[in-house]
Amino acid sequence: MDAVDELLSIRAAELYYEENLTQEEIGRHLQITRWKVGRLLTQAKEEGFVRIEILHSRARRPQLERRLRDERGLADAVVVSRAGVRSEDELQQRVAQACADYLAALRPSPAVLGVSWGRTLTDIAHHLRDGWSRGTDVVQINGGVSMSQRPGTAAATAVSIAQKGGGTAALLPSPAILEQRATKEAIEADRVVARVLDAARSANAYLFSAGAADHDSVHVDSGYLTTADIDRLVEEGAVGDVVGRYIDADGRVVDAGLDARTVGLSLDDLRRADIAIAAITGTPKRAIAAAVVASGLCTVLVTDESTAQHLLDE
Amino acid sequence: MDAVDELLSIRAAELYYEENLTQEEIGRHLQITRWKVGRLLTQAKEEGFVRIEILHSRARRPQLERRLRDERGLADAVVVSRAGVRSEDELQQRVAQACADYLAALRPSPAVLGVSWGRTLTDIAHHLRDGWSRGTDVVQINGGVSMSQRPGTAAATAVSIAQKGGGTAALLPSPAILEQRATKEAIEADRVVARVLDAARSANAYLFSAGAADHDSVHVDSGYLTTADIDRLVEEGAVGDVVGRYIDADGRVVDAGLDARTVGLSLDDLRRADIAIAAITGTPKRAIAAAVVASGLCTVLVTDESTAQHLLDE
DNA sequence: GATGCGCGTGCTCATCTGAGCAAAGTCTGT
DNA sequence: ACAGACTTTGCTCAGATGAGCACGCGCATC
Repeated sequence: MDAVDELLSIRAAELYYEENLTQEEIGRHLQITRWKVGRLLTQAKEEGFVRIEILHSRARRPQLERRLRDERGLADAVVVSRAGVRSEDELQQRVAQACADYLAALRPSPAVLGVSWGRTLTDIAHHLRDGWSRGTDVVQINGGVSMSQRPGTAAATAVSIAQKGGGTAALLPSPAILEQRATKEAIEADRVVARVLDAARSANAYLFSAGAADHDSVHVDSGYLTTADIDRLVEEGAVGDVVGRYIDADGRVVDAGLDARTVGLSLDDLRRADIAIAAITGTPKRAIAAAVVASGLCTVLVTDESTAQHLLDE
Repeated sequence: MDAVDELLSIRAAELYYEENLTQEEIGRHLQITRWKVGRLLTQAKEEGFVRIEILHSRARRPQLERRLRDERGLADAVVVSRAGVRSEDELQQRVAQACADYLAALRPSPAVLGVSWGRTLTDIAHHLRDGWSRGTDVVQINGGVSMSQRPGTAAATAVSIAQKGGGTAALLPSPAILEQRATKEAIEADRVVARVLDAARSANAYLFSAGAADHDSVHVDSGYLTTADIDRLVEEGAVGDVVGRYIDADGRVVDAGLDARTVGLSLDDLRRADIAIAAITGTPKRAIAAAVVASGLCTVLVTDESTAQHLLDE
């Protein structure tokens, strides 16, 4: 496109999109035929001079969603738009809202839903509307008698999702990670725990997030791991955790010993699921998001457009 | 619009603008008729959910231009878009470019063009292309034997505009402001100076910028005024200067004594002009821009969209 | 319970728009 | 200078779209 046409295409785009003239009117205005106007508008779009954004907290990016499905083998993807987002927190809320919307729109609604816990899950529970399902029982899928500053959030999350969905909540009364493998095996052998785990394994769908392998991890906050533990895991290739299990970029468990002390569903349990919804957003979680998607840990990914773009660039 | 329609309108807008589906395809997708889709899209636009921006250094805002013409009585207005602008300097360059474009597109090209000098004028001269006119003589309209760090820029600006326009430049060999009124009158009586001023008064068009009344003023830089002078002028209501003459918000000369020591066309000379093009941009110049427009000092304003918006908000 | 009003819906029709095509124009190398 | 390749232009035509209209439903009022 030469310089004259470039300028003309800008003028045409202004008159078309801002002044709402028809192509014929623009042609009269710029002394060109309406066909030329049409071509100039096409060029302006192709050259990227025209940017169209949907400004709304529920706006999504269907293009990226389709590419994630097609190029990354996901059954479904939800990518929320960044347009107009002012803070990282606002983006997290958008992702949580989108995930809640997705869950509420699932048909059929899962009779049993397995959930993890954490900041993201709490947000999702918060954004679910009352009556989002007519009877969905919720089961925790990983240990979470929390030792963090805000005790009970893990339980509150599961209970809230269940209550709003007209179902019951089955909590996993166990720490996330135990100090001895034997203790972990003993706990899993406990009748109550074993029953919850069985229920978790038979859930119709799973909903979980993932954590980055850094010092801000909820496992450090909760006292299950030290920052030194994290450093060691990172050294061994860990990029983050899913349901408390640290994996590398290929989705493999990094530390088998640690994994054996972690209570809850195994990663392969998740991989066998028909519906496994992962909600992951934020720059620090890019690596773990990539690992989750690449290793088939989820069938559905809910994320933001930056993260999605990053996954597709790899 | 209820909540359901709001969400639907967002989905429809995504499919329409991002996925390029027809309204009928969208209807099939969302289980609604194509007429409903059309209405949802109209609503999405009305509610401001759809933002269309033209991203180009030469993009303008015809809406604001029209409003400036209609509501502020300008003969013409050029408002450059801020979309995609990263720095204040980039915006100034855009305005200068737009002003150069406007000048080059003037028909008939002015046989004699009166110009002021300063940062903005230098930029405009730089952006003019060789051969922008077939024979436009340039005359300086205010004093400008510069005492600033970069001597000769005032002259260089006029000469450059003339050379590129295939004409000659007539420089005003005088300081901008003199210390004694008598000296100013003596200089204006000088045969050379008087001839240039006569030529300036008979110019077919004028091109000038304006300065804010603050310590960064080019008059302070050049040594014609002290910061104390500026403070006093501001106290007396000055909002900025045009061709060296400080005016208040109503366009009245603030200090008659100072004005009488200032060499060049009077403000009323400018107000009588058929074509007076003012290029004014930047937050500090909002007040002077408003004064220039309100008091009829220019017939054509070239500015940026923030400044234009501000003028219209008053 | 009947009546009237307002709103949303689906339709007709005129207009707008993009794809495809042939003719005209432009550039290049010999 | 000219043939051939390529690009640009104006057109036909079918599909997409928006304005206007009539219908029917829900709601308030009498």
